[in-house]
Amino acid sequence: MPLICFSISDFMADYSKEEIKRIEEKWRNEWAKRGIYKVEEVQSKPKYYVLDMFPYPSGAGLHVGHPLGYIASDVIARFKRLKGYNVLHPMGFDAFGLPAEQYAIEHGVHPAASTRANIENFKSQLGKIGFCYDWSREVQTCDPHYYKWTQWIFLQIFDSWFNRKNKKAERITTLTWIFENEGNAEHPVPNSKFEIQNFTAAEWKTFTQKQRQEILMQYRLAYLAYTDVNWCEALGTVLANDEVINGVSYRGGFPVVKRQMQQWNLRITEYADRLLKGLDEIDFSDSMKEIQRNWIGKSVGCELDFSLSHGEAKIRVFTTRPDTIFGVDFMVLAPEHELVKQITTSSQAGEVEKYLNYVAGRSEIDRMAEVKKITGAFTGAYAVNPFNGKKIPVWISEYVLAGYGTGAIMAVPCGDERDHKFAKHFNISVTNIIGSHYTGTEANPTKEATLENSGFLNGMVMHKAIDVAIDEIEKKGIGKRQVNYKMRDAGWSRQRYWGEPFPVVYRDDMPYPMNETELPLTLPDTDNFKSSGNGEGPLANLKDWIHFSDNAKRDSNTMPTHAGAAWYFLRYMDPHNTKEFASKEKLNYWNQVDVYIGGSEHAVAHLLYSRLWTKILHDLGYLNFDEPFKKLINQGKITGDSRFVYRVRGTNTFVSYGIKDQHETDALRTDVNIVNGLELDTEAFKKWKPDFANAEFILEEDGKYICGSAIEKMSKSYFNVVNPDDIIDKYGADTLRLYEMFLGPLEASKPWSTSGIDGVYKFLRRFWNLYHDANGNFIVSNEEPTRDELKALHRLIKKVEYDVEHYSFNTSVSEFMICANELSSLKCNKRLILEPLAITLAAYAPHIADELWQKLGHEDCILNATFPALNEELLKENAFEYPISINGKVRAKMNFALDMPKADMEKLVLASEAVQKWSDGKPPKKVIIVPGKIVNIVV
RNA sequence: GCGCAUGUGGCGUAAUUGGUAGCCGUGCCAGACUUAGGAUCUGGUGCCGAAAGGCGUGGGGGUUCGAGUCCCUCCAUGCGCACCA
Repeated sequence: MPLICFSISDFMADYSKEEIKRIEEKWRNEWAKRGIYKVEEVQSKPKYYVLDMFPYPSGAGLHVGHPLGYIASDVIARFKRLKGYNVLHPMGFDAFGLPAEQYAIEHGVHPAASTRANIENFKSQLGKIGFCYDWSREVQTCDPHYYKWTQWIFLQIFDSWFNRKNKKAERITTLTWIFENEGNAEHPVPNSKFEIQNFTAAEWKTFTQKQRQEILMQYRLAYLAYTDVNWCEALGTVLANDEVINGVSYRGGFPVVKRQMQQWNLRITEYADRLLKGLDEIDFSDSMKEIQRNWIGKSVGCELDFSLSHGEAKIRVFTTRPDTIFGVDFMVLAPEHELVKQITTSSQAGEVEKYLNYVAGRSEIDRMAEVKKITGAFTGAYAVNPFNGKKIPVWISEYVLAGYGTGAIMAVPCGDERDHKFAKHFNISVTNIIGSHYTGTEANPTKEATLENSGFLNGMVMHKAIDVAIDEIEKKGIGKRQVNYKMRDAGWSRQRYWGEPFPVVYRDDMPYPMNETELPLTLPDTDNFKSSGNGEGPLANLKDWIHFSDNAKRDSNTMPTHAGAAWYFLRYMDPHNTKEFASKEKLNYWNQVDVYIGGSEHAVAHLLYSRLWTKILHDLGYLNFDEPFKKLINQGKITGDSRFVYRVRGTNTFVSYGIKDQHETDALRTDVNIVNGLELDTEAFKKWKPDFANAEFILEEDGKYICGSAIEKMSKSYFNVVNPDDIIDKYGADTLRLYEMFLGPLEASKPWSTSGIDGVYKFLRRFWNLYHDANGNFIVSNEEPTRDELKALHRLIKKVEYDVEHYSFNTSVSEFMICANELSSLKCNKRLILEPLAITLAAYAPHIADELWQKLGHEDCILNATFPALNEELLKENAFEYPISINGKVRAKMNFALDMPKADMEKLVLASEAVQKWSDGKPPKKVIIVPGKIVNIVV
């Protein structure tokens, strides 16, 4: 008996922790040294563009949830390269943004410095996972070399207008030409509230420079306007609609109020229809498309004017249901509607005043919270139904929104639930135009009813009457067909420091673009990041910078973080170009992103803005495609799996989960990293926090301390964050990569649990052992493989190809395991199997694959090999074991040649013992034989 | 409330065209080896039942020789929108 025992790994090149570390570091260095991830445009090769949503480099670093999508895209990129594609797979950083600025205010660290440090940290973490990014193409949105072009694109948008005739962006010069020659008759002002609505060519020529600029501003795709914005006092900034959730800020949850401010806006509403139509030709998930459609919120109907019984004023409403015109029992204006004061009768003035005060005193949050509450006031005025002359009372109510449609509605209580509730609440009588479809107690929004009490529409089915009604309305000249969108123009100014400055100068209060040669307008340095207090951002404090000349000033706002992200996928194609944002040649070559992987939280903002910028650049002739992302995959969130300990109240004693009910306890979260499965490492717990140094434990009968658990979001404050660095340290990057893919379908959300990772690690060791003997010697033979061995290999090849094309990575991992299990039990160590086998694994576990590839005698990296060709012949079977089912239940199995005639099979099956037994000797009613699948006998 | 997605063993999941439900992994059980070990190997493991057999993919119904898969309906969970006329 030896006195000292060695583990087997001490003697040989086992796939041990030390060996893994050695192999993985070696190959990461080797890849960098050889520069194998650098790609160039090669016209003769087919391209493939695999993109990750670039991260915001937060101070917290990566947790195991972040790499999920990156690993999937890395597998795709490597696989496509092995298949002969020229693959663009870049990475960069969305480096402007609010958190760095908040951090600067709180800790006095310049955003540039903290951002730089965070990026370093991210890159080091990403580097350990073995991604095949071409880092020479890295972009950082806060880099002046990058944001020069963000500013440049902004100026192109500023210099554009949307021609509704051909539904395309065009240069402002085409618009001025039109104005000079024909006035604006053919191209009405998009903003119907602007004081000048119509002008002739002659009038245009009489306008002053400033007037002309003001008019052009109404058309520009990037324009300045006083708009109702979401002002967040606590953050000292304006927020976009998508940054406001239920009346509070998305970040921080601070109250948000409406406020008028002069802001840059993008006229995204002009593109609403194209953004909607574009969804039909791109491959996004249904829910993603649905979210975008919802956000755009297209509704088709008509605008229609109602005269009042007294006075000249007309109330214009928008309705999608003009077919219900004879069911209008009252009208409702938004409280903010401009006609309210004008039409209110003196007898109702008090009541209306009271209601307006009530509305004014309500915050956005109140309104959101009490959606169901019915409130309103009668103005005393009556409108007249243009078709039957009926007098209809005009009310005001919060439930009509000033910002949508015309801010006024015709209320049809028998067909609209809200109108019905309002009518009942205020005792307004309800006209029934849909007969038995209306019960009197509840509105019925059907479009299928046959109309009654409806004049010229009587007897028509409602959905058919819609067009007839609009035609009649247009014929009478009281309204027209109209499309409305929920989506508003995008606010593009932020009262913030850490963003792109607007590349414009103001003269006489009008903005003028800077010359291209003056770009970038760099962000001035400062150490004061607090807002200047008057609704302007920190840049307003820098008086010399703002008032850089006597008669010109700069904009104190910066662009939102969406700006840099709206086009970064284009810059990757030509990241060092100093003359253009990217050369036409390269843009044409790399073209659309073939696969884009990222989180679903960017559904509306980022994805809509990048689609918009792509469409504008396309219209202006810079791109030959107008959708940026051909396919989008949203990886699921990885949630945390928290662990709880139970402290007996008022003591420092902790009781195990199974017996905690015998005590009065408080549940405390503990660090998941000191818990193995559910068992707490009590010594580590004592060291974890000083408070627990003297903790005592009441253990289970088996002497273990068992924790409680809960699935919740992965967050530092829950102590449930798992850092990929720790997993790599313990198991290696290949195991991490495989395990994250093995967890389940990419798009599904799933909790992170480390149990199960051993299975993946064991697989890799078994895989390694196919190439090595029990002593760790490399023992690949040159023998001819058997048919079974070839079959195992080719089944894997087929599966991996299918799975990557279908983004089903978990199933590939399981197939790798099946194949390795099979080859192990066949004791296969043959080069003709193991060489292609290494290539199939290379996309998933690149380090081990390259090591084995080298041991197989190759000088070049495995990524430059060719993915093995599938030989379907090897997978063909000549016989099949048929399940024999009787009345749908499998009762026996019988082996038949696949080419056996059905009649012969039927004879043999019917004669079989099992069939005799189960059919009770009765003759079969029907025999179904599906070759290669099943035999079913009906008795 | 409306829209979209999802529901399969103790757990993560698989089933590509409607054709043997539960592959792969984990966990658990038993065994081997052993320095009693968070190692390795072997076997078992959907549920009920001693077995024969029966039941089984959120519930109910339908189409079909045959349904996890298609249709209807209900329920649960997640996400999105939320007075949008």
